[in-house]
Amino acid sequence: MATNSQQNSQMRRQPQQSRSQERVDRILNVAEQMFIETGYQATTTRAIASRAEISVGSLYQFFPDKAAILKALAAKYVEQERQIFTQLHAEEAIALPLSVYVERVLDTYDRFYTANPGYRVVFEQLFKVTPEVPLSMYEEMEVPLTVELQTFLARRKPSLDPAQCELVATISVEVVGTLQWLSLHRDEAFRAKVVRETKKLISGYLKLYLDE
Amino acid sequence: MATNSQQNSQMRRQPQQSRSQERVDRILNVAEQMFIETGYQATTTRAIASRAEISVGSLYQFFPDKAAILKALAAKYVEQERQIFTQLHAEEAIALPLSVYVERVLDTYDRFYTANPGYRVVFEQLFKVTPEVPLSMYEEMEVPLTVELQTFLARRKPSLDPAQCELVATISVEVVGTLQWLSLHRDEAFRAKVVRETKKLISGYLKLYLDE
Amino acid sequence: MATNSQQNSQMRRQPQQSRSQERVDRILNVAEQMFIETGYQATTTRAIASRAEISVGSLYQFFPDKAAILKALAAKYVEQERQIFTQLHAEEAIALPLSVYVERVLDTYDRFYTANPGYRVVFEQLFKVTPEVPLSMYEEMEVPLTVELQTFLARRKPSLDPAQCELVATISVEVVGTLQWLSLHRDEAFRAKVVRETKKLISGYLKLYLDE
Amino acid sequence: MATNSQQNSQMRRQPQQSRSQERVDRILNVAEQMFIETGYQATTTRAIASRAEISVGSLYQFFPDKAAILKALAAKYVEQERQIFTQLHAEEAIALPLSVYVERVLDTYDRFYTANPGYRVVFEQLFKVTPEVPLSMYEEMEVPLTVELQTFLARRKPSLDPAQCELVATISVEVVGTLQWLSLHRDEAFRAKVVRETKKLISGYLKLYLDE
DNA sequence: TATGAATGAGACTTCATTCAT
DNA sequence: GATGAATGAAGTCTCATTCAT
Repeated sequence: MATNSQQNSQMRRQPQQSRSQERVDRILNVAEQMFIETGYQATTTRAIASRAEISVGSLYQFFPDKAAILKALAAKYVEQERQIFTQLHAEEAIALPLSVYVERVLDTYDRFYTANPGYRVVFEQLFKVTPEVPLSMYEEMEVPLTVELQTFLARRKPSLDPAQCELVATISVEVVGTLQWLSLHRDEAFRAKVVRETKKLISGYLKLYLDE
Repeated sequence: MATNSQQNSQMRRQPQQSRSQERVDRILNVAEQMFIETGYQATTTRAIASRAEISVGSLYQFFPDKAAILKALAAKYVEQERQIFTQLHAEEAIALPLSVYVERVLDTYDRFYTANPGYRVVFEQLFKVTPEVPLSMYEEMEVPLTVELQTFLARRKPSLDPAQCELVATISVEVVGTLQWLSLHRDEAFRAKVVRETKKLISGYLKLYLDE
Repeated sequence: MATNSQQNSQMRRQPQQSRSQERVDRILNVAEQMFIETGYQATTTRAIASRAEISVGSLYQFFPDKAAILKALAAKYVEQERQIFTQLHAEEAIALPLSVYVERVLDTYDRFYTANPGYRVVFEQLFKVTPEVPLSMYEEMEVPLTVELQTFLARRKPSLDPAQCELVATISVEVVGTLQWLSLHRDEAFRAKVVRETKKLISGYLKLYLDE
Repeated sequence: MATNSQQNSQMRRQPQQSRSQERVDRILNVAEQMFIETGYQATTTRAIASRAEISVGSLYQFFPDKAAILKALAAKYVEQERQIFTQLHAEEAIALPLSVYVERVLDTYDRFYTANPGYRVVFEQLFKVTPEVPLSMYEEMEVPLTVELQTFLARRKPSLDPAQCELVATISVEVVGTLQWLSLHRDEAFRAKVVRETKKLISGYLKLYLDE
């Protein structure tokens, strides 16, 4: 669950030794967990440090401030998303039966979300905490799945209004995200069931636009 | 938008005079708005009081602490939900065509959400702020729409596994809630489009369980 | 030693009741004292509050941050200086014998400095703490005495190079300030002696430019 | 600008190798510069180390704590002062015309100050940082020039009250120091002008006690 | 009853200093 | 000996809450 390729400009010091890398990972994991459990604001830097079994000072050696942890997590997610979703953009997707396509997309998404459970909280906060630069980041985040779907729809049914494609894609992505989130704190069995339902839900929805 | 029937035990003093009632309403409305805009934590009691044009002291005369405002809002939502959804439980619903039923439910829901835009933020926070008592409240909240749907499904197709009914209802409610939230900050036109899509989405989903 | 006419924009809230005014004065007096004793940086806001027998919170109710106390003191000095030095600008000064003039100026200055012992430390720090706006304030501060002297010299001996007048005035003011500072922590007797010497020193110096 | 004869007890380890000596010198020079620029408190040990191109650890190998750097600088100044001012104590000084004597003293002082620009900041801080031991050091510092002057006065005019001699000497030294400091951040031309004025100022002052 | 000044616990962050490598 | 990551006490400031007026 740790990230090796932190080319992360949010960080004060690039950890080069494995011990530091491990610390950074521990901070990020702990923070992710606590942000999910308690929310960003309610999670104190002290608490993060202590749960990561380091001192506050050490935390601040890697991250200039609390928000930087958020940004680092976001960056990690962007990176992960890129990696995980890359495979989906194969040309042949357009030829797949809808249900297979949806199956594939949602399994990918499930994998991504399982590996990055903080995704939602982090981006929700990022939005509030930084009105500044990371627009690019939001775009990067929103893009992958939404665009993937949008493109898929447009190709499968070129007659569809692009605006409509966008709406459908947006809604689908939002729904998928929520349902993943819904099952975040629940057991594996429930999660599996939700994923199955999500597939049905989305398949059914997209069929409305593609099959007739 | 104000509530008359505050039988709310969260409040320090039952406002009996209209001036107090009006103040409480103003506090709740202001708080709801600010919680949506800035989030619960970032909204200070001082800011609420000042925007409600009263003093902090007065605010604390009605609410023992900040969380009580949250709880009062939640209670207001529960109450509103009960009122708004009551009409749905008419017996004849079972006889309606699915699409008409969904249409009716979602319009109701839309009305509810429009009138209580803070619903989501409030319950999200309530969950964090009070691990204590309000389980009952969550249940009360979840109940109306979820149970409505669950009951509807069970009646329309008695052969369905009750657990499955619950899952489908839960997912539907979650999805509807999210999509309402998605359109909260957008313009009327977008909101209408989202509602329309939501109807299609849910109709399609429920059909999977009812039509065959 | 307290100031009544705080029209001070550094302050968060204009104290209107006498109790508040008294608090502000106490803060300023305590801070002035501690800045002199320990320096600005080493003086903590907590320490100021505690010595002023109020809570930190109260301190921050009047001053947005630590630097604001510095600025408020500076503003107080500017105001005091203006008041105290006004009388010096009488036209007839030019006609006075040099020694009488110097006597008068230095007595005034002594009075000012005795009433505002923090003058030096405060402006020294202000310079570092705020590269921002208060240039006007510096000018206001430096002006009174320096300009007074400069004008005096130019009038008494119009043949003097203005640049030279400025230099002489600057040096004189600097010297006077330092010697006041030198005697700040010493007893009354020493202070009186220093003042007497300062008069001789400055008289002698100015005579070099005026008597021939 | 480096000191060779550090017999300085403030230092943890007597650097015997030239490399260490060079490091210590670099630290002191860098620290002096930064203390002047930013002040003692605002200058971090880390910053000193990094600007001296060594590690913090190394810095702490030579100096037990931050204050020790201050003390070492002070010691360096004492040493320098002793060296530079030694020549002034030649017997014949008493026979010189006052103006020549002042000229000589102030040129010496100018040289000293130019070589040790941190003198003022350092001793100002030393005063605050260590209420403990270094009284001796203050005395040592004050001694050279003050005593020189005091002795000179007493010899030239034995009838003068010794206390008065001391006062005059103290004031003169203070004034000279301040004016040097005043010109520290200014250009060469200004500095020269200030030195010239200082000579006039001091000559005039001393004449009051010697010429009649 | 209404007000808002006062309180102080606690949040974020820095930096002198140590110590394992 | 040299390095710089790690530590944590301490500083500044905020904000929920109380209470005198």
